[in-house]
Amino acid sequence: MHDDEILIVSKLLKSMSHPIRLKILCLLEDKELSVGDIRENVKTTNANVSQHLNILRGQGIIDYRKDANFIYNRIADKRIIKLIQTMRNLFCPDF
Amino acid sequence: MHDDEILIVSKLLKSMSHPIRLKILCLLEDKELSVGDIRENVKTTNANVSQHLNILRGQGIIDYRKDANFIYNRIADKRIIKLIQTMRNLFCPDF
DNA sequence: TTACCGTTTAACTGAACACTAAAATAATAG
DNA sequence: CTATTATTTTAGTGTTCAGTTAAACGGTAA
Repeated sequence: MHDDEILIVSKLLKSMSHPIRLKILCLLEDKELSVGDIRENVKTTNANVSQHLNILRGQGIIDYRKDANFIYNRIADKRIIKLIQTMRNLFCPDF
Repeated sequence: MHDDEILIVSKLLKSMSHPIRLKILCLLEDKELSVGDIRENVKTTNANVSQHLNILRGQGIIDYRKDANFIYNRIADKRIIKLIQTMRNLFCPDF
């Protein structure tokens, strides 16, 4: 990796390295979820989920669509899905 | 991933998510290097390299051996090498 | 022993991050 | 319109992190 690639990837890893954000990404691996849906799985407040989603959006990792007054989030970058699958294969023996 | 695995993996990603530490891991992918060797590749001080190495050691990511008054560092966990290779394949087009 | 080299540790400062609570915005339903 | 629900934003606080400096440690060699 060149230095500019190192920088890009390290920023990506940083945004994935918070347990709530990593869990959000795992939840979104195969479906789309609203902020409230996520809050049910991740014990915290709606505002906190929203803030974490914002960080992931800023990295271009997740995307969203509006429907009524719900916002459905999904993973925008297929490479993130591959990366998560690799991590699960490497570090989660029972899979 | 279960919550405990989420926690383990997020800590791992966190320790890899600093540009200096990610570069150190790339440098150590196929060889062992001393603190001074690393300092030459990563523009900072010896003390700073030592501190970053300590964080990586704390995660069990790297190991070292002593030889005279040099300390040679190497990646201790093969899974880290696989993870780095995956990241390079996914995010560094020219490889 | 002393001098030197490589590495580590400790203390400090400023910056970045994370969480909470409250206020604000957006869309819907009655 | 008002009331309600979903989400976002703001402001505030405490925590964690990163880099610098200087001192300390460990091993080697004269």
